[in-house]
Amino acid sequence: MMPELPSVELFRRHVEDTSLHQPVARVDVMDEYILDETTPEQLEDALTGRCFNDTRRHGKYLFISAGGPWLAMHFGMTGRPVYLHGGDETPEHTRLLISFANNRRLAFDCPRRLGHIALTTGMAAFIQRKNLGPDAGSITWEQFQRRFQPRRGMLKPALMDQHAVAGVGNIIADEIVFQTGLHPEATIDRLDSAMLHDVYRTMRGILQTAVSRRIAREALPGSYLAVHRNEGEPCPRCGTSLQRIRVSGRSSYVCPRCQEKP
DNA sequence: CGTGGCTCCTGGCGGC
DNA sequence: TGCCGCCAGGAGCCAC
Repeated sequence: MMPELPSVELFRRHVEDTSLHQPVARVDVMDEYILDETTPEQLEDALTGRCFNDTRRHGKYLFISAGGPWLAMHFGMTGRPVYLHGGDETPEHTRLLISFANNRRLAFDCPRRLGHIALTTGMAAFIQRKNLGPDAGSITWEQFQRRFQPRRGMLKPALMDQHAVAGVGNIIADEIVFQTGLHPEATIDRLDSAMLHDVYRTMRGILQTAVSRRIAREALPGSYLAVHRNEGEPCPRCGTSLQRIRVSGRSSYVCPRCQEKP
């Protein structure tokens, strides 16, 4: 349910725990559409015979090292990596299938085809080319302040701007503004430094909680807005009916009482 | 620079 | 049952 950076971190751990140190026997691209600036031939040449040996995450991107070349995976709204044992059936919407010499496979399952996979020689260069901001899970207050202080637009779209900070999506952005007691349409230039720091601190706390809860397979705290993301459901803080509004083209759930419209 | 609107894509759901 | 519009955890592009 809680997606975005926490899901990708979970995906990373899944790949890290299952897919390293096994020679790649073959690479099947079922759907070229999801390839980003690469071809099935290039992927096959780069990976066949090699072993994955490291995984990293930056924002919503998962990087998998093949000891030289790196895969960069983005999961769109519905993608996920799935490690399969011998008899396991490949997921219905597998777009890329990497088969290992030990008869196991790593599938890139992506029903809506909004995810993509790139091949790169290095993470840093890739991040720079995509102009991604610092990872939301490790950005420092100084970095955050430097990037957000000068902005003039609305808070929520800024939090979701991957060029500003990488990893926050629609649900977490809603959660951040809710827990900070701000409206998603609050403008950044009207926040004082203490309030901006509160946004930063809240963001870090939510990401940490979401990652640790998902790994422990526990639910998010009931005090979280994300748990009550339905129009008309009571606000977990004050009981007022939640509203669904549209902010910069995306659905936002807000408590009209706790989050005063600017 | 910021924003609104459009695009890409597929699947699920509710309404008629 | 079928069809239709709307919705969904993402993001790029373009016009203003």
